[in-house]
Amino acid sequence: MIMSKKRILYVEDDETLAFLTTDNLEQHFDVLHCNNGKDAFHLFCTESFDLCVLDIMLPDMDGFEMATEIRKRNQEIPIIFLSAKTLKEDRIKGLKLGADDYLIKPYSIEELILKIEIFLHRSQKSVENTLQKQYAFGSFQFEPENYSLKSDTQSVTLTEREASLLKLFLDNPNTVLKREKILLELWGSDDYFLGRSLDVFISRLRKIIKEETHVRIENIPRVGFKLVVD
Amino acid sequence: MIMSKKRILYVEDDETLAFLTTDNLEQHFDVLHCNNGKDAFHLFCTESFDLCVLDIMLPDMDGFEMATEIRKRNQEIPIIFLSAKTLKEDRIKGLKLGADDYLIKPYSIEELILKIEIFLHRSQKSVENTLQKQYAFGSFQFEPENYSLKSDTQSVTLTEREASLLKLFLDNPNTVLKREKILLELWGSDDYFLGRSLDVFISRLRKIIKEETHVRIENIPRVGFKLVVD
DNA sequence: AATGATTGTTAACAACTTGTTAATGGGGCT
DNA sequence: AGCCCCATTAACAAGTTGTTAACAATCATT
Repeated sequence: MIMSKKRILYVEDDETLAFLTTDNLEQHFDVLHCNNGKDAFHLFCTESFDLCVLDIMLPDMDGFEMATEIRKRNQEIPIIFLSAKTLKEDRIKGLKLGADDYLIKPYSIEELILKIEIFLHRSQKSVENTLQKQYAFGSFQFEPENYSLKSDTQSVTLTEREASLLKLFLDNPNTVLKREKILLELWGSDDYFLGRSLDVFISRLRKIIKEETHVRIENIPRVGFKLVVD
Repeated sequence: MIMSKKRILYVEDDETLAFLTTDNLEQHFDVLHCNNGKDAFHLFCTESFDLCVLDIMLPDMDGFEMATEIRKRNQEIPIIFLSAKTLKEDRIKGLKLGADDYLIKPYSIEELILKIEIFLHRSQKSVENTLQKQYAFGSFQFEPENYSLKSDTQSVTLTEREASLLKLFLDNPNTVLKREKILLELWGSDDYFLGRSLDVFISRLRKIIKEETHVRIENIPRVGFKLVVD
C-alpha cells in the first residue's frame, strides 16, 4: 500500500518560528501553514487534513476557539496545541476542548515531530478499526459497508447486489469464481434465469470500472468469471 | 451501550503519590498499581491491560526499560510516562521508545485522566460522542440538548425525534446507517410501520436542510441512509 | 465454416421501496 | 374540557431495483 505524506494544517502567527517549523516538518509531512485563525478555519472546512497543529494565541480566532469549531465538524482529527502559556488550567482547557496534546514553547522540533507521528499512527489505527474493511484496486477505493466506490474521477453508490458481487471478486482476486458458486453465495440458488441476472450485473460492474485499464472481469466460458488485477 | 472500565497498569514506587493517584484514577478506570518494574512487567506479561502509566525511576527495571520490553510484545498499547525529569532528551527518549506521552511531576490528576482518556479513545474507537453538545455542518449549528438548529437564514426548534435522528447522522457522517440500526437505536424496535415513520422523519429533515447544498441525506434502497457532507 | 450454446449488452417491466402530504389519535398542559 | 403538539398511520406519488426479454457477439464442437 502506497502511503503518501500526511497532510498537516499548521497555524502560527509568528512568521520566523513558522518558517523554521514548516521547513522542518516538511521533511516528514505535507504541511500547509497559515498565519491566522480565520483563514485557517476556512482552509479546514474546504480542504482535507490528517492533523492540526495550532498555536493558541492567534489573530482573529484563537487556538481554543478553532479547536472548538473543528471538533464540531470532525471528532476524529488529532489536534496538537502549541503555546507559551504554561498554566495548568490552559493545558487542561485545551485537552477538554478535544485537543490531543499540548506542547509548551519553546518546544523542540524533534519532540513535535514525534508527537505528530504518534497521533497520526493512532488515528490511522482507529480508522482501520473503525471503518470496516476498505478495498483498494487500481485507483478505486471500495467500502462494501458503505456501498461506495470512489476513484479519482467518479464517486458511485453501488446497489446492494453490485456491492456484494464486487466484494466477492475483491475477496478472490485473480481467481476463477464459478458461476454456480457466485449464484449460491449471492442469490442462494442457481438456475438459468439467475445466471442471466448475474451476467447483467457483470456487465454493469464492467461498465463502472472500465476506465481502470489494469482491472477487468474476464469470462471463462462455461465456468465463470475472474477479476484480473495487474 | 455498557462500557466496562478500562484496565490500567500503573507503576510507581512512591507509595504516597501512588495511593493518591490510584484513588483518583479508580473513579474512572480499573487500576492495578505496582511499585516496581520487575513485578509490573511480570503482570503485564500475564494479564491484560488497556494502557500503561509508568514512572521513569523505578527499582529493578526503570520505566524506559519497561517500555522497551512492553513494545517488543505489544506495539499497540498506549504508554504514558511520569517523571520528575524535565530534560528534553528524556522526553524525546521516552517518545522514541514508543511511549505516547510524557507527564512531568508534579502533574495534575485531572490532566493525567484526560490524557489517559485521549489515548484510550484513540486506541479503540469508543465513540462516546454522546458527550458532544454542539455540532456544526455546512452553515448549520446544531445543539441536540435544546433541539435547536440554526443557520444564516433560519432558526428551527426540532422535535425530539428529529433531533435524535439528526444527531445520529452527525455522529456517523458519510456512513451508511442501516434502517434496522436506526430503528433499534431510536425507536427500540424494528417493524414495518416504524420504518415508514422513519421515512417521514427523513423527509422532514431533508426539507429542513435542503438549502444547504453540501449536506444531504442519501438513500441506499433496501439498506438505509447516509448523511453526505462535502 | 456452420451450427448451437454461451455470454455481453441494452432496454423494458413489474414488484417493491421510498418520498411526501395529509389525516388520525394520543398525551400533556392550561 | 379544550387546545396544542407530535408521532404514527394512511394514502398516493415517485423512484429503484432486480429480473427478464431480446438481440448481438463470442465460443465450442462438428
